[in-house]
Amino acid sequence: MALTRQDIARSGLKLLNEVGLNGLTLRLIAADLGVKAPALYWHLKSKQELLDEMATQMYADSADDRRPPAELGEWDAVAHGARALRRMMLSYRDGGKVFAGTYLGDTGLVGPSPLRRSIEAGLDERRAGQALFTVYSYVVGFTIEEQAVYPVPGQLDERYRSAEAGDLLADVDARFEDGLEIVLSGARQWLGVA
Amino acid sequence: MALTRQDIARSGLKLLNEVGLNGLTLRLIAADLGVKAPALYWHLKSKQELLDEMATQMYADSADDRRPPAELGEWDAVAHGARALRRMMLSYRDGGKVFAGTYLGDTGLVGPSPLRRSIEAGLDERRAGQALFTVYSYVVGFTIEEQAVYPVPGQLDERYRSAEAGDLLADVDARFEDGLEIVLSGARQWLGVA
DNA sequence: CCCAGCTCCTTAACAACGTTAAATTGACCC
DNA sequence: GGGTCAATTTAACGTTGTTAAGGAGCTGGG
Repeated sequence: MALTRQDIARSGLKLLNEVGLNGLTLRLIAADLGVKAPALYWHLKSKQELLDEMATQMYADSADDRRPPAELGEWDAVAHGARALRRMMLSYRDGGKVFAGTYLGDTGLVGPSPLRRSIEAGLDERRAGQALFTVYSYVVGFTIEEQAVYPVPGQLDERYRSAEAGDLLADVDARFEDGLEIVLSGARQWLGVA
Repeated sequence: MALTRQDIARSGLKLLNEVGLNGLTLRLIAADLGVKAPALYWHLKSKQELLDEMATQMYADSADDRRPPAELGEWDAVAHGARALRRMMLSYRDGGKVFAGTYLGDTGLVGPSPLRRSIEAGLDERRAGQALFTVYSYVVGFTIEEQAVYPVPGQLDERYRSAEAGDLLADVDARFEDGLEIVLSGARQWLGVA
């Protein structure tokens, strides 16, 4: 069977966890797929296009995890999407750097806006989109920073080993949750909803 | 005169605007400094160390711009620091990607915490730090996303040329300000200050 | 005075990388 | 059974980060 762009992207994502973004080469991916490097150029026109494809793929693969349970309220659904987005990036080494800068539309936090019902009930759609993009920006920024310090999940980068840092960086999850709460409460207030 | 790490970093930052992160090579920097590439290895032990040095340098260079005018209130000072941080990254091509992931301490938004006085007056310092880090994360995330769409200031990446995108991306400054207001109001509320 | 030692840089070279051009395979169709 | 087209290989190119070895130029001690 012939190769597809998805096959290539998925192999790239798999290898990302083993060798990191700097170690990820076209030859390595090709070898993993049982093919020589130039073959990839039949499907992609540059390495940048591969990285874009990888970002798209990881986003698509996380769709299930991002979909909010039906019983959740709208704002809980936004929080759910934010957590899932972070989980997605954290599940790949350098996942933040690969994903960041792949613009997916400003309501891209989840597919259809989780604020859909409030929008139908009169909430300004443009404003809602900007609020969601703010949440999105926070999650991306936080996670990139997090991954700079914890390149591989559960393993602290040597350069940040200090008494002070060890203290400040304790319990990243709780820190993420605090920030998320801050952004969400600001967003609700800014949109004038309860 | 002998080269210093700062000279190298500054040359790197200058060339960043001309050739972008992908085009930035050690040989190019060396040539700009009137030296051969291996000479850089006397001062730096890898290209990664150069990138770290560049991030540190750009942060140091923006210190003046980041320092809030004395007459500003504390929260205005935080907003001032956030805007200055975005300006700093925007002033270099791929500035966000270069800077992101260079952890500078979680109160690194400005040197001494702009909330210092409230902290002395009893505000929980750890909580204040987390609120500031949330602002910081938002700014970094927003700006990286912004630079993916506008690689060079005032010039829209071709891939995002569409009626829809053109509409949504109009007036990035205003969008940044909206997000900033959201995060700041959330932070004030979360800290329980007026 | 000169030589030892240090700092800073050059020359030369290496393996690996992204990428291109051209030749090659294999499958399907007339 | 030859022709067409998709998918891949072989071969090669220039460039990259990086290392090893050596050389110039200063400094201070005997």
